[in-house]
Amino acid sequence: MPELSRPEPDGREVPPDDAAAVNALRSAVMRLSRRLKHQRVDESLSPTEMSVLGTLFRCGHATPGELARKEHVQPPSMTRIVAMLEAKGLVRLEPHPDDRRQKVVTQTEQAEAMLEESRRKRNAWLAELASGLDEDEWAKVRAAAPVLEKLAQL
Amino acid sequence: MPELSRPEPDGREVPPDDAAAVNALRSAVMRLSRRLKHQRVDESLSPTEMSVLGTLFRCGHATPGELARKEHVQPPSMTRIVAMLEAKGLVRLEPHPDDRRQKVVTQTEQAEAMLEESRRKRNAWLAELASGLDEDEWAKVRAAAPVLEKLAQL
DNA sequence: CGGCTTTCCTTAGCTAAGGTAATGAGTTAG
DNA sequence: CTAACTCATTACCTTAGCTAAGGAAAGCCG
Repeated sequence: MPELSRPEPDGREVPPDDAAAVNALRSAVMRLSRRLKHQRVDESLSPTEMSVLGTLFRCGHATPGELARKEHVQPPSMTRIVAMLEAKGLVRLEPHPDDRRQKVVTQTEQAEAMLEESRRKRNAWLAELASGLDEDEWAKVRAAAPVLEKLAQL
Repeated sequence: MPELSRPEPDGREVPPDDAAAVNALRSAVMRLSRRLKHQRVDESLSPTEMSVLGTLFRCGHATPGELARKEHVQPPSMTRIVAMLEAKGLVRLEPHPDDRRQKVVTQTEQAEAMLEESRRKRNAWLAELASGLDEDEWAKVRAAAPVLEKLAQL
């Protein structure tokens, strides 16, 4: 814990400020995730499936194993998720060019359209939720969002 | 994200920057929640049970219905959660003074001790995770944590 | 080349943590 | 005083993850 514990080279406790932040963060993440579950754009698409599509959108393509690692899910779970997405026509599975054990997952045009639609609905939801925040609070969230994303995949 | 830059019905404008923030936030929350699930401090306590204890810590006491609303969980689920916590001696159930349908849930001293212990362990875990963040990034997370908590209960 | 070991995806079976529908007791309104 | 509503609960079901075990391809080493 190099950076975080920088002020405590002697193994001192984490500052109380950070402890409060951890508590708040953990609690907020758990509750928000529960609400996001219900706020699914397509009733037939789970949050993790959405997240996979998002990852695919950023990376272009990936193997099931890579996706499992990125989503912090075990390979068998990713197999099922990818199978679901394929059945719904949101994703295409092709053989890996170099390694016949692996497969390559790519999103379809349909998936892209769906992502766009989803983005719209999410923003509507968020806008309503965020109406309870003042400009300053929202600025803090905006600043932290990319960092949280980084944190999630560390 | 064309929809985003258009003025909202009430005249407020959502900058395109927010679209990226929403995406990052949603994705990060889902992934973090998954990891938090596995990183439970006490093996015998689910994340939601932890969250309920946290709420109880802040509010002092509450009825099962109130807790269900705060945690965004259905009443039957909260019944089960509270029963678990009671079985583990972390919570006490008493009859409501005015309304004999309701019950009042309060945390025991044992719960308080456990929260303290849990806080310590969580900090260790977080510190390790946060070793990938620089001081500036961590400051952003710390600033946003309370806001996220507010957001989660709006 | 021929045989281990490892890696990747998959199948099968399990569990945990939530949800819905229906019940029963207590309260409030008409 | 009955009718309607609310709170907690019970019973049952669904979902989304897991582990364990497998089969096929690739890599290694004699």
